[in-house]
Amino acid sequence: MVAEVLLPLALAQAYTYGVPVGMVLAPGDYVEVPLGPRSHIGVVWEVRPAVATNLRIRDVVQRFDAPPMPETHRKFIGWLSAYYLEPMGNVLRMVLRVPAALEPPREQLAYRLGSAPPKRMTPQRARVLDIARDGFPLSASELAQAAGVGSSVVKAMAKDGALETVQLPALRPFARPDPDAEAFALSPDQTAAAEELRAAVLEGKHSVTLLDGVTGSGKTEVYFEAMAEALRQGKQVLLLLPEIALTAPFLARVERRFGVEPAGWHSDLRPRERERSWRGVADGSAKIIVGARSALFLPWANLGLIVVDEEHEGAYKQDEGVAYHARDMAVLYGALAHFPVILSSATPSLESLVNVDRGRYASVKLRDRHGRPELPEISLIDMRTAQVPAGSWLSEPLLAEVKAALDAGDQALLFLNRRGYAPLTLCRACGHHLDCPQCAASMVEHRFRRVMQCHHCGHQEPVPLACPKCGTEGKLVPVGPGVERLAEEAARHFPEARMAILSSDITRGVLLRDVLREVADGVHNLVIGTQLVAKGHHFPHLTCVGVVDADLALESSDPRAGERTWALLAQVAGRAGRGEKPGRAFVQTYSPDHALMRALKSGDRDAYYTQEKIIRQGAGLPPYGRLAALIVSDTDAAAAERFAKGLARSVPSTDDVQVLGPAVAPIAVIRGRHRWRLLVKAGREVDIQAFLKQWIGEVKTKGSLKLQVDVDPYDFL
DNA sequence: AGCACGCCGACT
DNA sequence: GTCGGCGTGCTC
Repeated sequence: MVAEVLLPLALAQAYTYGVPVGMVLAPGDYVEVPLGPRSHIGVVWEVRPAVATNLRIRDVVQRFDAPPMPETHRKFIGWLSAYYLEPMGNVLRMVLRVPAALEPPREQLAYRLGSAPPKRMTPQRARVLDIARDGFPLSASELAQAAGVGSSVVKAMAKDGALETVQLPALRPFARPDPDAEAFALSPDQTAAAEELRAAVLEGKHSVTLLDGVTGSGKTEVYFEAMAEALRQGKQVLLLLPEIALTAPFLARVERRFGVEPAGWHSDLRPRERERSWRGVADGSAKIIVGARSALFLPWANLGLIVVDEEHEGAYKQDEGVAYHARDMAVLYGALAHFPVILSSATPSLESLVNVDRGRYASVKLRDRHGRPELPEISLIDMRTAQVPAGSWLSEPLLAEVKAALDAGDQALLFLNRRGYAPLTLCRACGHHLDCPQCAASMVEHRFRRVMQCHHCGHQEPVPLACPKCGTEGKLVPVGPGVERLAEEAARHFPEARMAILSSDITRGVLLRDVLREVADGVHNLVIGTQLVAKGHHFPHLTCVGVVDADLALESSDPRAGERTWALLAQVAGRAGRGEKPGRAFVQTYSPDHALMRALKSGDRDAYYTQEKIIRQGAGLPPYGRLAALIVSDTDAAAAERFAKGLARSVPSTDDVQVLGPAVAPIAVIRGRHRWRLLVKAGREVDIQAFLKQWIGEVKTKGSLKLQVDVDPYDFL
C-alpha cells in the first residue's frame, strides 16, 4: 500500500509514500515523512494500493498518536485551496502551525513545600519557602521568578527535601462548559430572537442567520443561547471575533455564561496555550473556542456552530499569504459540515443583506432593549457655512455642544479617524513633502512618540529639524489634523476637561484597556479617538459625539467606501446615549447633501443601503458580480509594469469575463515594491477560478517579481 | 519551507 | 585561478 500525504509546503498535490509493513494508516492520520534531506509532518490524504511508477517512493517514518483530521476538515482545506487558487499545502500549513501539537505531551515538573526543613537557610531560600507555603505547585522557573531567585536555589532545595516535586498534567485540561451555568435575563425581543437561533441549531443542518441589531440590543446574549444549544448536543462551538475585539472583558462574559474559561485563539497567544487550544480542539475536549479568523483552521473534531461577531468587519479578510475571508469561509465550513452559522452585526455587510434578500440567509432583527431608536439623534454640521475659528478643525456649533455636555457633567467624544499629529508634513521653503523612502505614502508625524512614521510599512525616523531637500530649518509645517493635533486644539478650547486620547499607538506605557476602563468609569470627560472607539466599548456617561471629518472615508473612490463609512459613522454615533441619558451626535461634513449623510441624519439605514445596492448592481460589483484582483509587484518598477501589461495581452478571450487594467495599484509602492493591479470582473454565475487558472495557471514569474491572486478582494478599487 | 545546484564579482 | 553571492528548481 501507499499513502498520499499532503505536506504543509507550497505544493499543490499530496506526495506518495510507501506504508511500511505493520503500519496501519487511514486518511486524516498525521505522519512523519522524509522529503529530500529533511523530515516533515504531513496528513494522510488517501491510502491506496501501490501502482508501478518511476518515482522513487520513500516510506512513511511514523504515524503520530493523535486524533486524525476529520474528513470535513480535509474537505475544507481542499475547497479553500480551490476557491482561492492556493496550493493545498499552503492551506494545510495554516492548520499545522503549532509545532509541539503532535509531540508526546511533555510532563511538567512542579515544586511544592516538602516535609523536611532546608538544611541551610538563606534569605533566598526563605523567600522560596514563603511562596511555596501558600500555594499551588509551581514550575521551577515560576517559583524562582516569584521568589526573585535563580532556579538553582529551587533545584538545590528540592534535592534537600525542603521542596518536593509533583507531576502536573502537561497541559491544563479543559473543563466541560455548562450550557445553563448562568442564563442572562432576556427581554421578550431577545427571547424571541434566541428561540429562532436555537431552532436553527436544533434543526441540525446547514443554515446561515444574520443577527441584525444595534449596539445595546443584546446580540451577544442572544447568540450565547444558540451556543448553549449546540453545547447541549455535545458539539464544539466557535465564536469568531475581529482580533481587536478579543478582549479580557469579552472572554469574562463568555466564562460567566458557560461557567468555564473558553479556549482562546489569537496571534499573541503563548506557545503553550496555543498547543493547549490546538490539542483541545483536535480531541474535542475544548468545547467553546473564542478566536480570531485563523481559529477556523484548527483541526475541529466535532464543530457544530460558528458565530461570526461583527461580521461586516474588514479585518476578517486576510491579505497576506493565503488571502481568505474568514466570514465567507465560516459559511463554507458550515455548508460542508452541515451545521448552522450565525453572522452578527449592528451594521451588516451589503453582501449579507443581499443574501437575506435572496433568501439564502435567514434574518433575525433585534431592537434596542430600552426601546430607543437605532441611532441617536444625528445633526449634520455644514462645514461650508459653519463658523470655524482660524486654525481650528472644530466648528463653533460643535464646540458649543461639547461645552454643553461637559458643563452638564456628561462625557463628550470627538472622533477623527487619523492617527498621529498630522497626516502630512510640508517644507514651506521649497514645497517638499516628507514621504516614506520605501512606499508611495506620506510620513505621519507622531508627536507623542517623537517620530515620523509610515503607516504602510511601519518605517520610522526621527522628526527632522531641517528640510531634507533644501536644508532650511524651522520651515517644516504639519498639514491637516490627526488625533494628537485635535487633542491639542481641544485642550485649548476646554482647558478644564479631563481628556483621554484613544488611538492604537497610544501613549507611554499606558495600557489601552486601562484607559478604556477609565473612560467607561467617567474618569475622563472628553475623549479624542480614532476608529478604536467605534468597537463595541460601552461608555455609559457619553452623551455627545462629534465626528470631526465625516468625509474622510468617503473620499476614496473604492465603491466599498460608502458601506465602510456608514458602518463606522453609525457605530461611532451609536456610542452616544447608551447609558441613562439620551445622546446626540454631530457630524461635520462638506457634503451634507450626500445620500449617506442624509440617511445618517434621518437614521434610515435601509434607504441608504437600497441605494448602495442599486449602484453595485448597476456596476456589476459584488455581491451582484464576482471580482478577483491580480497584484504584480517587483522592486524594479519597469519590470512590474512590463509584466502586468504582458499579462493583460494574454487574457484568454471570453465574453463573460472582463479584465480591467493594469493600473498602478492604489498604494503604488510598498516596502520598495512597485505594484500594478489588474481586476477581473465577471457575472455571479461565472466560474472565475477556472478562468484564472486558464489565464495564469502556467504563468511563471522570475526574480523578485511576484504575482498575487486575490479572489473576492476586499478593496474593489 | 529548506537545500543543492548553478552561473558571475572580490580575493590569495 | 578559487570562494561565495543568492536566484531557480526540486523534493514522493
